[in-house]
Amino acid sequence: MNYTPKTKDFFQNVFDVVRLIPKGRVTSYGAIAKYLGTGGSSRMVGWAMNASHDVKPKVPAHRVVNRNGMLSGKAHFATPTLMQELLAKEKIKVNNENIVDFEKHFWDPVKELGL
DNA sequence: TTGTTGACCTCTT
DNA sequence: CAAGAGGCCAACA
Repeated sequence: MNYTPKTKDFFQNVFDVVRLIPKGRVTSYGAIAKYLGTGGSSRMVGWAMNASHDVKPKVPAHRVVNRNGMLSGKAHFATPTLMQELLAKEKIKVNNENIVDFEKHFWDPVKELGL
């Protein structure tokens, strides 16, 4: 798929990928950023998530975590515990701020969707 | 237009 | 081994 960054907003691009994340799976900002082609701009992905609050349909931002599998963005959800609760529904175990077997639930868009 | 910020990632000390 | 600083790109003021 040829992604034309200038054609659509960077956010829309990120939202699309995040919504493509299968249930019970999680990915990292860097993986999405790399899939978009920005690579090192993993921060932009997180920023897009910041706008995901008003975006519809709802974007499963709780499935997106940092490279360490730590719920870094949980503080930006409606409630600090919301992210963990949502992950719990996905059958994803979360120990404090860290996802258990993160690599096991890891979903790489580049690998799944293809680069 | 320029400067700052941002839910990150990686290297260096 | 642990902590700190820098760098990446894009949007917002």
